[in-house]
Amino acid sequence: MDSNGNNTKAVKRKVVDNLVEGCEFTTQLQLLFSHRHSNQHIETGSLSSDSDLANELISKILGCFHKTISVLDSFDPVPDVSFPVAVEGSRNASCGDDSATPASCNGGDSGDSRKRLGVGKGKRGCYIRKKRSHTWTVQAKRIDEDMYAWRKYGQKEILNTKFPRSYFRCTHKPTQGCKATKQVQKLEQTPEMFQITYIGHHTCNVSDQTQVKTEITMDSDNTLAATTSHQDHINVNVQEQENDVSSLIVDMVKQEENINGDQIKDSCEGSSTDGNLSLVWQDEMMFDDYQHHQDHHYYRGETSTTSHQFSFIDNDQLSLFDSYCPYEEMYAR
DNA sequence: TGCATTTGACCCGC
DNA sequence: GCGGGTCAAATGCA
Repeated sequence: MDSNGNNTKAVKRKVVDNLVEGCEFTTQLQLLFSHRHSNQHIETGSLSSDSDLANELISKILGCFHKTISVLDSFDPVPDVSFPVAVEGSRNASCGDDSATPASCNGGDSGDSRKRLGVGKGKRGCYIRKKRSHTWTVQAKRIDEDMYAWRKYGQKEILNTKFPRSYFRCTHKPTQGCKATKQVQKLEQTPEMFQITYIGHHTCNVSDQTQVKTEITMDSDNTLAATTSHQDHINVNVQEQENDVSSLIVDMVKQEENINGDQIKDSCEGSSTDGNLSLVWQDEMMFDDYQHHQDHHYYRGETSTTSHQFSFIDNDQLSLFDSYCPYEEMYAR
């Protein structure tokens, strides 16, 4: 590729990085704001119009971020070779869920692993583990602080830790291909606190999230149990959280590993070079978004537009924009 | 009966 | 080879 092309890519990458960073900061702001919002709701019994307006503005800002990122991605959706997984840009190229899976793993996972076809008993665990995409960690007294619906898919004893780690994925993975997962583990020093590691972004339409919410509790044996509850219960949760919300420590995101290659280093340097603890998105974002397009496209069954990028970009934009307006719905009722 | 959770098995990355 | 992450059959629950 010529130098102009490389420059363009580098510039685009930095733009996307900055947008993603801004997006995430706004999301964090929305999260924090929503907690105060809910507290206010409880204390006053009503919502101020200022709060509604501010929340709406946050949602609009997020929508702008996502739309811009999507448009940028649409011009060059094929990721760089530095990305660790298959880059065919087609779900057909992989059969894993979050990850590409070798051709030997047949079945073309459409989301719910239980529905996977052609994977025999001996094929359990047939997947290529994706290197961690953008992750961030929070510590909280409750693990259902976020508004998303999660489904537990595993639990594991971790070496040198007192409490097991629980694995959750988005409830909408089977239907919308949402790749978001989170890991929850009790802190040894402060067992009343949880360390929650979020991995990946939600690509599902969060309007559904307002209808269903996963309430997660700790069993007597220190294992995490999750039950699905509905809107009526959310207010109860909010009340329960009244004293806990302030405990939400947005640890501000320790991006861990995953600095693969110079390009990613470059983007990281571009997005957070100062000493402040801040978000450091990994460069897989662009690839993930591209996969998201594919996922949306695939799961929506819109086979007639397979070769038209803008078709699913439109879908994604719509989805992303909608997905970041959960709180008005949740609390304005 | 359908959906969510549990839990042992399996596989990958380090 | 080990530890961690995911799968998927078994099980539980509404």
